[in-house]
Amino acid sequence: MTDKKEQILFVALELFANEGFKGVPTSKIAKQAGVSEGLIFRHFTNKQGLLEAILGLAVEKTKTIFKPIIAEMDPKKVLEKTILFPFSIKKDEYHFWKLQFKLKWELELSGKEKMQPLIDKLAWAFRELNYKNSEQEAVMLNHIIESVSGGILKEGLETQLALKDFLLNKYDITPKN
Amino acid sequence: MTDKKEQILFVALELFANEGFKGVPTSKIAKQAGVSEGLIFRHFTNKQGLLEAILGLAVEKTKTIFKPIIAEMDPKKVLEKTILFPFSIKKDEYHFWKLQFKLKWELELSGKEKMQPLIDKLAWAFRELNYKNSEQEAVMLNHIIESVSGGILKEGLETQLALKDFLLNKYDITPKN
DNA sequence: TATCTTAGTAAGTGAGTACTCACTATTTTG
DNA sequence: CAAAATAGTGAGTACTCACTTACTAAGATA
Repeated sequence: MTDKKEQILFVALELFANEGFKGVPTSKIAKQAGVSEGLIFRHFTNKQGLLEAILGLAVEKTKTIFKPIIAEMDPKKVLEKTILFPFSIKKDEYHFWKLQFKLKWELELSGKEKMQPLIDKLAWAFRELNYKNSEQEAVMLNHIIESVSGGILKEGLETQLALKDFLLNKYDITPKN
Repeated sequence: MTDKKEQILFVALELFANEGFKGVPTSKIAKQAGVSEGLIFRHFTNKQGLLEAILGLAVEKTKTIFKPIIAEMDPKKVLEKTILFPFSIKKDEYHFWKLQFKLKWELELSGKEKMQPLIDKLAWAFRELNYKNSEQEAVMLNHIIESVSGGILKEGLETQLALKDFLLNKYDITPKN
């Protein structure tokens, strides 16, 4: 992976995340990446190819981000980490997540498969904790996390912060246990 | 409001909802509405103006749709109607809601204000029912409803149907009470 | 070192796009 | 009914955009 190719991916991720796929011309990506426009097409064939290259990296990235939750063996900790997740999105993951949400609506990509391992783990945790309907509990918590994440990405962390302690409390999680 | 003007609004709503604002050329709207392209600009000045005309109608439409919930005076019924809402989106409201969700991400419109009356009503209902933190309960349920609605609009009613009874049960609502 | 492949550029190109303009048809109104 | 306003058309126009092409520069390899 050459420097310029990497720079194209980096800039395209940021621009797509902020202005959408259709909203960003390849000329703008090229200019901001300090690269000739033609180079984008040499490396990625077409604009769609550039997006797919970014999305290809995204699959691995999602796995990495969720690994600490999936690997967790204490069911309460699974819930805690899941609830805390939206409130701890790092600066460098920010564009990444925003792009996922944007594309879900712009190009109607489900992105469901990417969340399935998390839902399965949550279902396991609820089962361990003797919740009645562990499967639906997992789906519901996932809905909450998704909507809260969306709120944070669109309107900022502050707007959702009040929910953090409420949710931890709701799921009976005592911080520092 | 002339027939052709109405037809433009009708077609534009459908196309914007399915393909996004930037994804639909005015030429396509005109053709599908059986109208000359120039007429769009006579009536709405520019493409953005067409969108704003649609969004203007949307404010009223949202009020109408939520009126039965806002007017409800039995707190349990408020919860029931809110939970049932995503599962009872009508065919003719379908494009309308899809556009709201799409634009939230494509043009970063918050659409938050439109939901505030519902959240306030939910907070009232939870207070009446002696929930500890009625305000946050309302915000959380709103998150669930929003994410479930999104799921239905993107992936179909069936994919979310299992949650319906689960949620009714969760909030202690016995159907036909 | 000569050759082959890959990285990179600058200047197109043609299709599409939002919008305009000059004009005609249809209503509205004094 | 005359005139003024409004509805509607269809052929432009200026510009943007994804993509191409013809070319040079730089590494890798035999």
